[in-house]
Amino acid sequence: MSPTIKDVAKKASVSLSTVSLVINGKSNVRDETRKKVEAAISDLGFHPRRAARGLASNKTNNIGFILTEDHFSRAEPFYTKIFLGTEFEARKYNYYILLTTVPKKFNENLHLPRFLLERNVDGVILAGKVPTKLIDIIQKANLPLILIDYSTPTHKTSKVLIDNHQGTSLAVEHLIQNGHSKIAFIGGEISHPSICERLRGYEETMHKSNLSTSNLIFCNEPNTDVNNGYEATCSLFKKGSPFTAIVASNDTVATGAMRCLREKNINIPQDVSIIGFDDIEVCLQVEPRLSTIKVFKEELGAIAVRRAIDGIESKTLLLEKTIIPAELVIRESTGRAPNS
Amino acid sequence: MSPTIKDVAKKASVSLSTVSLVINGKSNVRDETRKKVEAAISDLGFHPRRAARGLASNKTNNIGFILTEDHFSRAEPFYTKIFLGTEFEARKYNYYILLTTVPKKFNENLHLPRFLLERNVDGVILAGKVPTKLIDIIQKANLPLILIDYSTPTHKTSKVLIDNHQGTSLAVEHLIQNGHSKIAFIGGEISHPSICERLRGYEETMHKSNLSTSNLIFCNEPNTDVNNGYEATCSLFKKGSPFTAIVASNDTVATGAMRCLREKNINIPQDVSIIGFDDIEVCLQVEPRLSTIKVFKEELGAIAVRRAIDGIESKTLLLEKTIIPAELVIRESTGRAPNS
DNA sequence: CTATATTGTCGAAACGTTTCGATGAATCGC
DNA sequence: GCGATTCATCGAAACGTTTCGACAATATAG
Repeated sequence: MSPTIKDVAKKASVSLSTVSLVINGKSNVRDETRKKVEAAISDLGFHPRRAARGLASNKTNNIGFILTEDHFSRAEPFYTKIFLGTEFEARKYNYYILLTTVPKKFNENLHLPRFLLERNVDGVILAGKVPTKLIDIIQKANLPLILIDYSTPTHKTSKVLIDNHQGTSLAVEHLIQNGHSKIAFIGGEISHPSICERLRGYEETMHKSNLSTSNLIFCNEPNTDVNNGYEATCSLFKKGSPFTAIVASNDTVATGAMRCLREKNINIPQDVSIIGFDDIEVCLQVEPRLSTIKVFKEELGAIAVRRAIDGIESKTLLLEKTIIPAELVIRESTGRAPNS
Repeated sequence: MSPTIKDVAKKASVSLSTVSLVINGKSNVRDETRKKVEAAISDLGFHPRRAARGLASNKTNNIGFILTEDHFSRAEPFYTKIFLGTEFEARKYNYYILLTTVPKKFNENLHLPRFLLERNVDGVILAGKVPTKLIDIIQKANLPLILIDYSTPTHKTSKVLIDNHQGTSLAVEHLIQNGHSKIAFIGGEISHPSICERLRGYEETMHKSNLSTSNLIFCNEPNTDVNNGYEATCSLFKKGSPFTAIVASNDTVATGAMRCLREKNINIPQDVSIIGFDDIEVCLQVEPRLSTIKVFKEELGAIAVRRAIDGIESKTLLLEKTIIPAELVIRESTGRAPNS
């Protein structure tokens, strides 16, 4: 068996408690004693056992990360990146992330994440739209809770948000500067607060410049994916006003739109400019490369982890709202409006 | 505080041990007693604490998942999918996956995953090319170990592999059936066993059909990504033989190749057919949609988890080698050879 | 030079389970 | 109907830490 704190104590001729004090960097240990203990620890190659620590200190050093199944199971690179951000940040602080998903139609008796039941996390991060019932339960359990890219009017929680509104503003302004005035907005489920804000950012910026949006918005789609982008663009052609540019509710939607444009032999960006949102890998892989609004996905995750750890270690649940600005990335899919 | 096993015992008027026996579904509990205990458990909403269980039973119900930083940090959708596969499968069996990465240049004193030091996993899964020193250490710790998409001649371990050889065979045969005979292979670092096998599958199938591969192989790239695909294809044009089809070492490489072809105004698939490997999302997002060899990524992860759990629960380390066949997926990027 | 505060160390209890060996009750074979 | 098995339950020890209160030794104040 691997050495225990007892072996260390014996080897350093001190008591168990003293070894524990050294391990945990507590004060009130004479320098000489500390050195002696540290020597014994490294001699024996001792590492405290997580399970034992957990039991004694009532701390797991795990953070739970929950999203809904549909956000993760079809490998949305968006949430995957956020998860990676949490993973890397957590490691710096000696935490692990326990990932799990819950169904959209959440039943608290069937679907409660096991790590909550087993008290196997010190705090929880929720990403994307998530059942409100779940939020209630976590708050009732008195666990520090951070929301990423979601917020509800009825719950007081810390949250880390994308500046969606500013994001589509940037997109629209970029297009206006390039001489566009007939700019459409497509794709996405409006019930997701983020998509909704993206639409609002588009609308407000258009109106601020006295541009009409009528028959240029096609977005109440069931999802926010490549097919919805394709369909919404088809509708735009069938039922919409003429346009020279498209703001897509995210990058995947934008690739769907590009497919539709290509089928109609419309050149990007000569005939129609298109801009996405999120900045996932695919932007670089399509032709032409997609201009977009960059979301700092790993950052979102990393900040959420830091907030969670703050909450865990301070024991006072402070409510912070962090808004991460988005950034315009100009590539090849946006250009001057035709005849301008 | 939440109820403990003690509260349950009191409520059901039995001893602690009996409750434990019921929880763990051990035999030798009278049906009547079992019912009584179960009632008490659900009345109180009792759930055993992971940390306490872990300490007493020396079992964590965690499985460690390790890959090298470069495989994960630039969010390769390939490994992400494998990870997801492990995640979902693990959940079915009441395990969690603890994910971590190690640098390519691995130093056992600096980079040893924390979950190994803290004995916080019952088994380990390694994915992709991984430092052999790490394999040694895990085996010495006597932990069940499963390799995914990697194997070394010097280590005896269980592994779950892709049939890379058969994969590129399928690709080449598909092209030959379409009248191609000048078929190139591009991109990828040969030092990765999987890439190497893909090359070998290509070569053997070409030779079996008496087709030459000379000046048609451009693949000793430093990495296996979009730029390497671009560069390799440029080289193919500059220094290679004429060709009408390309087998890329993976999908990302294929998108790089497509970019190069497009720059030269070469039509896909009319002038040149191209086929990738892996079947990641991007295949559906590029234009034309990419034909590829599909790898069952989630399956790889899921099988590795089952193997790991087998190893954990049987305590006898059986060595199994599972090879998952790949599958041809024909989309729009491959077609008849010109003038055939 | 006391009385008091501070510092460094320690022993023991606690955390919430599992598991082993013991025990008494019920069943079996003959 | 009696010893030998098997069954159901239990008490107690064990897992490896943290933490609390006690205590002696030392520093500080008056």
